[in-house]
Amino acid sequence: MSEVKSSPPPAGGSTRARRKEDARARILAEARRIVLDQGFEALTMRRIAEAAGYSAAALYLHFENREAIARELGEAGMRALLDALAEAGKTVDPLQRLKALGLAYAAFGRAEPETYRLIFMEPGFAATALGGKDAAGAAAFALIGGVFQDLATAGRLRDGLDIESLALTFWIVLHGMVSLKLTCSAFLVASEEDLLATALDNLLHGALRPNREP
Amino acid sequence: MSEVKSSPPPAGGSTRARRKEDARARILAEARRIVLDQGFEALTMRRIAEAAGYSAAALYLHFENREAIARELGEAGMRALLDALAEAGKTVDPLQRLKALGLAYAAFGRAEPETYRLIFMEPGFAATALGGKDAAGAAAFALIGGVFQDLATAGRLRDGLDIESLALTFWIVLHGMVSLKLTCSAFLVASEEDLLATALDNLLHGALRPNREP
DNA sequence: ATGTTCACTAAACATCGTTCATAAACTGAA
DNA sequence: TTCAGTTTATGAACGATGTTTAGTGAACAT
Repeated sequence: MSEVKSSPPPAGGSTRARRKEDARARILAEARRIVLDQGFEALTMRRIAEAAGYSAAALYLHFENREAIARELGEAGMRALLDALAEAGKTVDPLQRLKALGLAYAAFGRAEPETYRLIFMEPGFAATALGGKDAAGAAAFALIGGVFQDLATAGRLRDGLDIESLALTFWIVLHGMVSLKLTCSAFLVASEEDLLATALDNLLHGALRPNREP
Repeated sequence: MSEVKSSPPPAGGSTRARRKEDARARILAEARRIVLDQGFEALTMRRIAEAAGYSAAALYLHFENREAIARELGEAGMRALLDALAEAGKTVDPLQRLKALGLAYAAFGRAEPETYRLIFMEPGFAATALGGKDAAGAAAFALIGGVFQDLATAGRLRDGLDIESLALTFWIVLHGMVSLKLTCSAFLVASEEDLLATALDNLLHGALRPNREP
């Protein structure tokens, strides 16, 4: 197989750790495919192992837990969400950027519902993914905050509004929309585009008729 | 096949169906206590059975599935949520009623997080609970819609706003707030009161400074 | 009294996550 | 090459899960 490997490669990828990393990656890839194809509840150690060409026990040489695999999947999904949001975040005009961010968020939830559920709806994941050392969650949230910061700098916001609270409210709307779409799709018939348009319209311009007298 | 077969004592508690109903109720009560005390994932057939004084197999004489037990629990929770909202819905002033509804919704999520998760965050439950014959979900949603209907009748809404979309947006905000509080409590440090106040303020009055020119 | 239905249990099955003893394969030096 | 030590992988097993099945009394209707 590799008899010429007698010379120890000092700076190159040593086969020992190299193949270990490959195995990890293959396991994760197969796990992701299972979640995407058959849903999160189908993510079984034995299924992952069979798909990756291992026995179930072998997975524990590469991951501590089934939960560790799921967590890694969730973190990768979080990075994917951040990428999608970052792409939309390039829009120059703040209001259009806000809409683009919302659409990208909704699109991610629609494209990878099981990943979204894993990140934000499974108990114990979002807490660590957002609060831990992983900065993807914070970076994604900062993208939203940036919009309102820009609006504030441009003087387009009402007085006395807290930027972080605004960003939080917007995120709440996005998450509420996507997660309800996942669990109550039968009840939530409207498209994400329409829902987002209505929510943004109300959030920005208010639902009440402007009142002359206090 | 069984109409003339037996004329059970209509007014006396016929032991036959009476005790069956008691068993059902006892099973459900114990199941609810387990969910409340130890969380939804601790809801195990053997645990329920032991708590109710049965063997695990006996539960299948009263319920089709573990899922059937959970579904019944979720439907009862939905009725409890409806009751809480109905109480808040007595507020006369529409705007104060909106706030009261939001606070009641948030309070329910805080008081019974596992029930809320069961109803709205577990796959496959909300869809049937809201869309099925169970009218609790629709009634709860109608309470929200009524607020905006009243606001519209009073002429306090901006022109061109769809009432159902408004109600949906408000529900989305409530659900986003409660569910994020459940999964990302470490990240969502603000209290529900503050979150709701901010969201309502923005939703009603808009975040943008009123613009004189189109 | 008798035959039928009902409520229930013990045991078993398949599957789950996880652990353990063990064996094969690779690694680095003598 | 040879040989110890480490790494990598496996099969069997353990406890727990949801669910099914065969069997056992007790209650019921006639």
